[in-house]
Amino acid sequence: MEEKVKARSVPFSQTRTRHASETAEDYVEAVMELVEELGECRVLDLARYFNVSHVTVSRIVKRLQDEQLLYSQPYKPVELTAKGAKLAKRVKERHAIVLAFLIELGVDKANAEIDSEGIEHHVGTKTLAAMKRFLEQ
Amino acid sequence: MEEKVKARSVPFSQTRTRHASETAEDYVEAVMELVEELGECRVLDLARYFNVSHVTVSRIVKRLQDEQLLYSQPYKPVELTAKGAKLAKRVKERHAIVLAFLIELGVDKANAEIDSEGIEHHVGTKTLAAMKRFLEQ
DNA sequence: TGCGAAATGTAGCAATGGCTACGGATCATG
DNA sequence: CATGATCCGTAGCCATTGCTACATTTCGCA
Repeated sequence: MEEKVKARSVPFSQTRTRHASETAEDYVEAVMELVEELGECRVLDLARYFNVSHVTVSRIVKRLQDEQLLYSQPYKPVELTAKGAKLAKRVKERHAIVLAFLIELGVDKANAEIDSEGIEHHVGTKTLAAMKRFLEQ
Repeated sequence: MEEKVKARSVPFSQTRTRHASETAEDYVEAVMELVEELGECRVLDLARYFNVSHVTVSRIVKRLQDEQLLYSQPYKPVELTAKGAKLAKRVKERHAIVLAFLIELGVDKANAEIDSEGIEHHVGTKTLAAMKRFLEQ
């Protein structure tokens, strides 16, 4: 036998790396939403939003600041950089489409909201396009 | 104001915990597939499958053994426990439905395979039922 | 103005999932 | 049956995401 086990199609892009990207997407999306809702976004707002401690938020904000997605100064609100805002916009649009898609598919709103949070990160360009087509028809 | 920030609907079931469960699902599913394909499932088969080192696999197998999903002895193949097999069967069925659903939706096979790997973990009972209905009609 | 409450930051721990390096076990094959 | 290749385990490192406990900064209100 040549190859005993076929590696997955194009698989598992290093779980840890992938999770870090999902966190980034969740955070920029949350910051954009919270700014819209509250006028500004504090560390504690994010902590309540994600149901985690402010310590966890603060560390992640620091990391995303290194990645130039967020900007903040000590004891100041968290803001999106241009790069962060661009990502957030894309993520929010994708999220909205996935949510609308699930509802159109017949999932009740509550469950559609829960599942769309998890699903959105894994919806590629092609799948997103297919969902859009479904919504338009 | 009473509550400044509404926590998410039923949100974010602690990211770390959630990720650990996804890993468990991925591993029991992989073990079942590899046993079907190869007759047995070795640590290195899993390592190739997930594109990670055997060390990572070995540690995760140990954890899943503690959770009574897998069983193995040193230098022996990895096997599913009854509990693990039950979970694997559920996961495989769900995966198959999600994959078929995406293809039916018009996503090409390659992309459907990639996205279904990520999406499957976030498809709840209601969403799964909706996908089944879509496939049947 | 100044004090206490609320918001943030920092220190340090645990669990999970990556890795390399190294050593021990198993197994084919000469 | 011995030995080299392959498989697997262990040690020990790092990053990410949780936490509690404690320190510090801000800010509103008396």
